[in-house]
Order: sequence, then C-alpha cells, then structure tokens
Amino acid sequence: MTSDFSYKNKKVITIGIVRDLTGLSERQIRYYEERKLIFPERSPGGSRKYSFADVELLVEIANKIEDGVQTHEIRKEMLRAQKKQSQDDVRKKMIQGQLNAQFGIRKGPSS
Amino acid sequence: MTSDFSYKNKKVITIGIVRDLTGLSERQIRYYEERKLIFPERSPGGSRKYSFADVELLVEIANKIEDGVQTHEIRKEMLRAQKKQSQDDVRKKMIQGQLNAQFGIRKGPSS
DNA sequence: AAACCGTGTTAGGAAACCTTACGCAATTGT
DNA sequence: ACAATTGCGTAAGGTTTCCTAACACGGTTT
Repeated sequence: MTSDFSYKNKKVITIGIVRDLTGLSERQIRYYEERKLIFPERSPGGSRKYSFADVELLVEIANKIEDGVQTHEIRKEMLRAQKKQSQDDVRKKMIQGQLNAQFGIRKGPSS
Repeated sequence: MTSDFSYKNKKVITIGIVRDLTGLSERQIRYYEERKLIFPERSPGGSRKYSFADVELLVEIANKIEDGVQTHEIRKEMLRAQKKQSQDDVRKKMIQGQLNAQFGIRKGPSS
C-alpha cells in the first residue's frame, strides 16, 4: 500500500561512493555505524551497502556533529523521532480501520 | 527547470550490485556496453558506476535479446527512440518560447 | 586524573573489479 | 556451402576497493 518501492531506500551504494557523495571520510562513516547511527547492509563478502536515504542521513549527522552534538545525543534524538513516527503510523492505521469498517467493507461474495 | 535531481539517474551502483539486481552476468553487462547499449561512468580508479535507470535499461535489453533481437537492432531502436525524444523536446521548448513571448515577459528592470 | 569522544593513520588481508584473450555453439551474411 | 559475426562462458594476471584491528592524540566529560 505504501509504495516504498523507491530507489531511495535500496541499499546499493558502496562506501567509496558514499564518501564522494557526502564528503565524509570512510573512517567517519564507519564510526557513525559503530555508534549505531546508521545501518548499512552487507554484501556476501562483507562490503557495506548504503541507500540514498542513508546518504542523506549521514549528512544530517555530520551537520549535527559539527554543531557540537555528540553521537550519543544524536542517537537519542533519532530514537525519539522514530518512536513518534511509529505512534503516528498506528493512529493513521486506526483511523483507516474505522473508515474501512464504516464504508469500505468489500469482503465476502460481493462481485 | 526539469528536476532530474532524482536518484534514478545518479551513477552510483557498481557492477556487482547491478549483477545482483538484474540477474545478468558481469560478462553480459560489459558486453552490452561494448555494443554501445549502455554507458556507465567510471570511478577515478576505473570501476564502472551505473544508475537505477541503467539497471532498468539493462533489463529491457536482456528481454529483447531473449526475444532474439540482436544488439545491433536494439541499438538502432534506441537511437530512433532517442531522436524522437529530442525532437519532442525541441517542440515543447518552442511552444514554451511562444508562451513566454506572449505572456511571460519578465525581463529587464521590473522589480 | 581517568575515561570518553571523534578522527587520522597504518598494516595486512580479502573482496571486487578490470582488461585481454581463447573458445564455441548458434546465427547471419555472401 | 562457407565465412563472418553474435552472445556469451571462462581463465589469467593485475589493480582498486573494502575490511578489521590497533595505535595515536587533542578535546571534552565525568
């Protein structure tokens, strides 16, 4: 239902490209992973694979760090944001459910 | 004006990932390049870099080849399609120019 | 003062990629 | 019929890219 078939979230970019795209060093990129701010996938051989969304996130992270925010704090912020998001999702689903109950009942032999 | 700032056309994917994404062999992917059907960029070190658009194109190419169409023919088709496209672009630009001339004149000291 | 933070750098090794070239069945062109 | 081309597989040898682990180090925090 939610598209999410987007290119934005496919993990297909190697760390060298991410380095070029963000201007960060590989060391930095790996370090932010170590601090659980980013979660690349791995190829069978162990190489990291990032998405465009990851690239954007990395830039945001780098900006915050420049502003003196610690990875520790950034992580908390992210968890907070994430939690609120999932709450919002639940609410939306509930409303959707209400609507379906009222009007959208299209189950059973009705063709 | 035309966005094209899309992820779809950024060349960021290495050949191994393209292989996984398309199911083609690296040999095939390189061969189609040799036959001028696809044009990856290169990293400073010489590694090929593809876009999602390239990946889609590769799948189309592979399908045609399965249907017995030769690379030679596919290339012609592509050139044809490309030419028509650029013609269409020109027409659109001309119309745009007309409209600007009629209504959109916003140049010179007018603030 | 001790511990932690964010990063550069080095070292050694493995994975991924590159080009070149031979081979070969199947098509295509002459 | 026969030569040439097509669309790959595969192997060899070499370069690039990526990986982890570890030491260093100036700045914060605690």
